[in-house]
Amino acid sequence: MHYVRYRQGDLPNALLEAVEAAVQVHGVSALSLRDVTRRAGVSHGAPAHYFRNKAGLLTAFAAQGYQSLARTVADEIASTGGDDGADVLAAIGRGYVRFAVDHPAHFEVMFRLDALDVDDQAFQAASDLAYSLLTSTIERCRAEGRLRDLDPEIVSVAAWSLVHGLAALLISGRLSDRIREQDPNRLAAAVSKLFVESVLDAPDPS
Amino acid sequence: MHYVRYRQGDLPNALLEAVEAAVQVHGVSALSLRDVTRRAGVSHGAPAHYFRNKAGLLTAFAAQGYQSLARTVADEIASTGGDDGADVLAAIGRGYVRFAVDHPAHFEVMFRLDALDVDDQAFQAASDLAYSLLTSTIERCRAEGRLRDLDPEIVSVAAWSLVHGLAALLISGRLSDRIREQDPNRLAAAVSKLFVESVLDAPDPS
DNA sequence: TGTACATCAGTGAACGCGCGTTCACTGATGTAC
DNA sequence: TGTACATCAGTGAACGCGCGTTCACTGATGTAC
Repeated sequence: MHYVRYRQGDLPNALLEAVEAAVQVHGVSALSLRDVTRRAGVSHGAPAHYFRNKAGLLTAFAAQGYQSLARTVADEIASTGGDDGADVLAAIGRGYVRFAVDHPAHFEVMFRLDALDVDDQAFQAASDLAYSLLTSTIERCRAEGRLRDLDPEIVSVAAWSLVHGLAALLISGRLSDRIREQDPNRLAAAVSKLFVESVLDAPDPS
Repeated sequence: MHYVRYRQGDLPNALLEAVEAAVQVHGVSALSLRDVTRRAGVSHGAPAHYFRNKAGLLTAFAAQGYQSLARTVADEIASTGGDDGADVLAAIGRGYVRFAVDHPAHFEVMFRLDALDVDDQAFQAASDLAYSLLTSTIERCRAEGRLRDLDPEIVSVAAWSLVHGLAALLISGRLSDRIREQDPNRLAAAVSKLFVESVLDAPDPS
């Protein structure tokens, strides 16, 4: 057999890219290790060197997704310039949705827990890191007394639910046509703003 | 071979129940037609009589889920007694989450679009019916002038995103331990209330 | 009531297939001296 | 510079398996007369 695509270098990354392509074409349900290796242009035994098995490959893909999510959110926060808790919270929402829309394959696999090695350390570390951004920001808002008289735990769950649900619905294509015509990032910004404004008080002018 | 469980009667329903059991044990990713028939106690060729193939069986299962969702939401609305738009909206949120928590297997399959016959008429009808409850209620709130100066489309998407995200996160078990200890229905009620109160004005006293 | 026939639900054998995993191997690259 | 050896990445054949689908069939149930 004559392998074309992969010549040398970073096979792990080539395989992860092939996973993304395969998921985008056939969906996660139909993903097979052999299809991935065909796309990467290597023999189907090759992944075993780096990822123990199929679950290992998918878990690495999901962990990569969490790292990318954290980066996207951090970028979005950085681009707000300011340091206001409400702005940061809204930026997190926008970043979360932007990531999901830009990397739907990653986003889907990240939540297919029944196909992953959920005990994998790198996976857990990556997902914990990504979520700590959200919870620590809400905690900060609470500490600054901006949280009205709301239970911060409820606010935190609601915030995560909101952006996670929006991301999942956008990806699944189940929203109405009129919604789907809009720029998803604008939609995410509007929804995030709506949430933040209804949950936070204006900053203490001290 | 000696089949124990299914003796006579409603095989389609027996198969759908077996799908639920199989998903709860092994997850959707590992679902096989043969496992389902083993659980139902029939030969593995039997499903073909009623559901053309594996996708057909899963699609019927998902459609059943949408019908059940609509019923749960309707029950929750009925139990509020009143007819206030805000109460109805909050009831929809609670019903959505209650359904997902009570029927996690259905909820998961309902959104595995890559494993379903999305063109199936019964499936589309069932899902359209379920969602029309939400959109029509928000439209009603808008018509009654309760929607502040918000874009009703945004509110609608945000409402759906919120409850969908909460349901998905509850099922996935990725929420913090402290959250998971709580009664999910109380959590859903709190989150729904938070949303409705921040989005709707008090009713016009006319 | 009895007989003949049609319909239908479900069986189970057979099929071909692609899968994930294992493993002895090859050949290239790096290291020691 | 040259030789011997170790390490490593990736190959490809082989394995056994469970899968989804098809289909001729059986035997029970219902219907017509």
